[in-house]
Amino acid sequence: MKIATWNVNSLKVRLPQVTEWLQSAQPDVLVLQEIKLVSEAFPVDAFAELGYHALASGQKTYNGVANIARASMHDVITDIPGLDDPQRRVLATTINGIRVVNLYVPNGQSVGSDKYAYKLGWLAALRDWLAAELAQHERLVVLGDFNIAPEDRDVYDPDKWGDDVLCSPAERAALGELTALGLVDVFREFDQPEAAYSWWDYRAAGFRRNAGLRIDLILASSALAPYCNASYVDREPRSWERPSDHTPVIAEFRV
DNA sequence: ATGGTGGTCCAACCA
Repeated sequence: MKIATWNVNSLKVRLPQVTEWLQSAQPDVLVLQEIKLVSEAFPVDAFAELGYHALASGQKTYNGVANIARASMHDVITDIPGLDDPQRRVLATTINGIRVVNLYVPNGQSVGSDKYAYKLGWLAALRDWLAAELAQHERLVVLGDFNIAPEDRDVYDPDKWGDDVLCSPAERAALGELTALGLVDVFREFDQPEAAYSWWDYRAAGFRRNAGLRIDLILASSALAPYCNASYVDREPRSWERPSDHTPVIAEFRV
């Protein structure tokens, strides 16, 4: 199973790029974030033409997630239990016996802001829910835009970023609580190029300078992680005309 | 030290 995550920053704008990438990369599963569409407006037909099933949990203007898969999907969850949240940031589906949890973690704006508090509360509720999901699904992958750079080596200039949002100790501790459940950041299970990132700010020519962060992650349960063959970033779509500010991250499992 | 860009949708918010 080849599985990928991509924050597309508007599927209306990026649909041609997503279909182009699907045809060249041929993943079995692709999960999208920031589709910025209501669920009813999701272009199911465009994916059906390419042989993919699609499910979306969207809203107007902001957020929104979708799962696209060769196989059919079932046991759909769109909300973290116990968290009353109108923002569409979660889509869990079971695909060929693998539990796939697609996340668009809140950005958090700045340390100490209301949005930062929302992010930390969201991550605490996520942790409890994932513990329950792991108890039910031995083979589970949780992937998406985490809006957290796990370590300084995931940041182009850690001294400049310091403890700012996306890198703050509390956010990294919240991510640590997820890995403490047995979830493995599979990207770090393999040799990687120096300065491998998944997001580059549109501003200040971030991509040209490789001034990026690795904030798009693929975590696999301890039962599934040993079956991971490879994990890597595909920088190419970030170099295309009118790109998303994120690029796809991929993991391949021999299951 | 500040502001830069881009998406949504046309003023202001979000990232």
